[in-house]
Amino acid sequence: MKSTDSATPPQAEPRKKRTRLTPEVRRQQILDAALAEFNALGFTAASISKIASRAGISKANVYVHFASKDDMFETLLDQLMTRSRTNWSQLQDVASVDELVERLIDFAYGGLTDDTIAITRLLITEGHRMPHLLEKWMIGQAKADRQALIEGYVEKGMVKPSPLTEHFSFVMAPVVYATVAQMVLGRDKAAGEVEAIKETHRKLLTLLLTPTER
Amino acid sequence: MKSTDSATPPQAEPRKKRTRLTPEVRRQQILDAALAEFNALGFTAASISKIASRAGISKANVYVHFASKDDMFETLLDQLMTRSRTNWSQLQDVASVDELVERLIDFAYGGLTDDTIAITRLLITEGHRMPHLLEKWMIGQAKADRQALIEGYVEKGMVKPSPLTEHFSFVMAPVVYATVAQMVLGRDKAAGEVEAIKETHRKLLTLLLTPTER
Amino acid sequence: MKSTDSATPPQAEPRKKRTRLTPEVRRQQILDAALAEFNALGFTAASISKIASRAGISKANVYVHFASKDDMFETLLDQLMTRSRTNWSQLQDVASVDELVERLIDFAYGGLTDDTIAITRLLITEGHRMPHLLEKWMIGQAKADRQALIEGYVEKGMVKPSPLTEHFSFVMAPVVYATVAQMVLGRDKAAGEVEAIKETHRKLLTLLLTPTER
Amino acid sequence: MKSTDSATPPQAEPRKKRTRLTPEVRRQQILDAALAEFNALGFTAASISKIASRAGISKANVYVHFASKDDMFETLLDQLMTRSRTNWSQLQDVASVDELVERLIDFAYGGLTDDTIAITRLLITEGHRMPHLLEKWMIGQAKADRQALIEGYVEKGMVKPSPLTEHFSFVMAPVVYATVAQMVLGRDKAAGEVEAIKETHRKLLTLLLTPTER
DNA sequence: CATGAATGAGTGTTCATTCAT
DNA sequence: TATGAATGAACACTCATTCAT
Repeated sequence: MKSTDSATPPQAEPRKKRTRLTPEVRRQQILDAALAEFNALGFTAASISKIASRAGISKANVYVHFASKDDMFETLLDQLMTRSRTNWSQLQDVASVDELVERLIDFAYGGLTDDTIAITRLLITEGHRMPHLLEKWMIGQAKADRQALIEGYVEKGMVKPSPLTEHFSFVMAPVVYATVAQMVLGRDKAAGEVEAIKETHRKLLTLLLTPTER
Repeated sequence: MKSTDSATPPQAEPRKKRTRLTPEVRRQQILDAALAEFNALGFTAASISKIASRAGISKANVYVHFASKDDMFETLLDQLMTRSRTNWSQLQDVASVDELVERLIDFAYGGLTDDTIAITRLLITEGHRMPHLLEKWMIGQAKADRQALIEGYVEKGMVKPSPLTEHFSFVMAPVVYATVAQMVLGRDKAAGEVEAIKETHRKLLTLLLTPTER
Repeated sequence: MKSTDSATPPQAEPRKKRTRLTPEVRRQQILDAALAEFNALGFTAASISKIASRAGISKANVYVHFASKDDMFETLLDQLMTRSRTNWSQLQDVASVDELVERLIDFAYGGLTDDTIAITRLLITEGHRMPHLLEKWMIGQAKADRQALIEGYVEKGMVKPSPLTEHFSFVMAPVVYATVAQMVLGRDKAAGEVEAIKETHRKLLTLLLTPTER
Repeated sequence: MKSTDSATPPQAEPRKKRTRLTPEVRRQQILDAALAEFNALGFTAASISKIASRAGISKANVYVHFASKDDMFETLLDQLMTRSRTNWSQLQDVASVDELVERLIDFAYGGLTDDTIAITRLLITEGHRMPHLLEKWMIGQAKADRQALIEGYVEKGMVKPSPLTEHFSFVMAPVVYATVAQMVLGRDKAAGEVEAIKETHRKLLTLLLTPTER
């Protein structure tokens, strides 16, 4: 609509350069833009148009890198999930219950970043679009790994057996609660509640996991 | 959710009868259809068109009963929240920790109906549309009431004080976790995990709240 | 720029080619179609759908070139008004009353083209949408210019002073009358009346402007 | 234009009584409301809904009295035209040119009421909907009558023959011009121009019709 | 790789009109 | 006569996607 100056195609427009980037870089630019839009508006309400302009490229170019909106979404979710997969291995070699609890609380609540909130929200709101991703995330190997980890400590006698150690994925429940609070209320309004949850969680874990002195 | 299909009159479709109902009945039919659609697709992706046809009426008729999609949504959410307000008063007069835990677990997990799941999902995905409803639901008087309740029992000596009784809204964390699981995985796939969570929750509550024998 | 095949395509509808034109050309095609529709039906009754199909493009494409129906209308009216601004300067250097009258009548009634009719109709029916355009067209500099012109001739003694020369915009009244007649009755039905008006106008102007012999 | 609001408060609306009126009265109430709406918005943009509520009745009741929107419009226009048919008979028995001009100017410009503006606007904007009405209004018997009237005075020697008397419908041109001005600019903004037109018209008529003294 | 022009399908919403009461 | 509920058809507008360059 604007460029009426048809005389000089290659030059004359300082603003919009046709920059050619490697596919990987462009893809990532698009995914970053997509995360922002999807997170703010949800899958349906987010528009390719805004994602493209947020990424600084044309709408059509999006389709050079992704087959469809769905494809883009799936790629994004997969990437996010991989990236934010909690590093349970940190819990592998701890010497005491106190250290275990400390590390657990730290990384669980430290992981409450905007990105994690974003991915959780997307899983909840749009997860039905890609059931296979859901399964990978919620159930699956990770869960079994965690269970094995804690049972190892129980056998070693470092951790007291309890209903909690028997179904250890329960340990993440308060984190999910905090996540939902933050998701619904917003970071600032939820801050107080999240902090209280975290402290309560820490105390209860210590209480429950510490072997009873005899 | 799909039970609407079987709910439709057994008569075949070719007949287009113009059924005339009272506003209250029609409104409720529309709200029921709207709940199903909003819940399955979210606010934006749900279409008036499908809501109307699910309710068995014309699209235009929707606008006879609601001013807009937003109006419909607000009415729906308000109704759902009023309907599903949990009845904590059941916990008022219990004689023992066991009874307290029993009732708590029963109504908390018994409340995991499709309706509750639906309202929670809508709050999470579309709550930003109506901040005032959010506050009413998440924070507010209800929370203070629960805290007062448990502290009463602690003072009576019926319940052992612990980090949990100090911040009692923590008690709902596993329920939220179960809700999210059910929301994301679907009723059937989540059933096992929900049951495990419920049992673990019951055991841990008993463990934590029962006064230590001396 | 390559010459666009502006002639009507030899083949009719079955072929759906996606013709790609420069924005300027498409915009003008749309405006032409819009003029026809607005003129025939008025702003409200004209539909983007019909404008699009008259222009031979899809409805959506209209919105590639115009932001809204209002935008399209404003652009159209502005263009029409610029295009049809009457050229009063032709009256600047005439030698006699007869020549003045001749030229005045010629261009005033010669200007009764379909375009002029169209713009006048749009101004009347939809002018309230754009008050600023109205003022530009009806009142404003043009009027003062005309008055100055005739007073120059009066001072030179070429034209006899009369109530008409004192309020010279009056001279356009019969043209407006003819315009309205044509607008309401249609070109063909109004032809006779317009011709009669024109001749009467010519005679009366000669009569009124020619200085009295002594 | 908006004066209609204050001009016709049909009834106070505290109680919705189901008042039963004679068909004639109801019809007229509807037509009054319709005039206001059609005049303010044009045929297409005017809605039965608003016409009905302005008339203080239900939408459906409109269809008890009129077959369709078109029917309503036609009835309205017909009525308006009959009502506002200028009373040329007042010019039948005048004794002098001055009296003739005086009466002519008085009733022509005195007829520039809101109603007349309304009908003219509707004829221009929506006249194409009912061509037969147009013919009745613009051409037809009235025109011949006027011509006969002025020729009578010419024969009597009271009025000087001129191009104007030969095509006397020309005499209404300035009035049409004034009407259009008022229509487009609004009553207030056009007031100055209308007054100037009227006075110029009066002077020119006197000038043209008064027999030359010998 | 990149894009602007183009489009089919769909959106929420309005409206003249009909029907059952 | 009068009405509120109901609807088909249309509206302006948007969007994910495609195509020619």
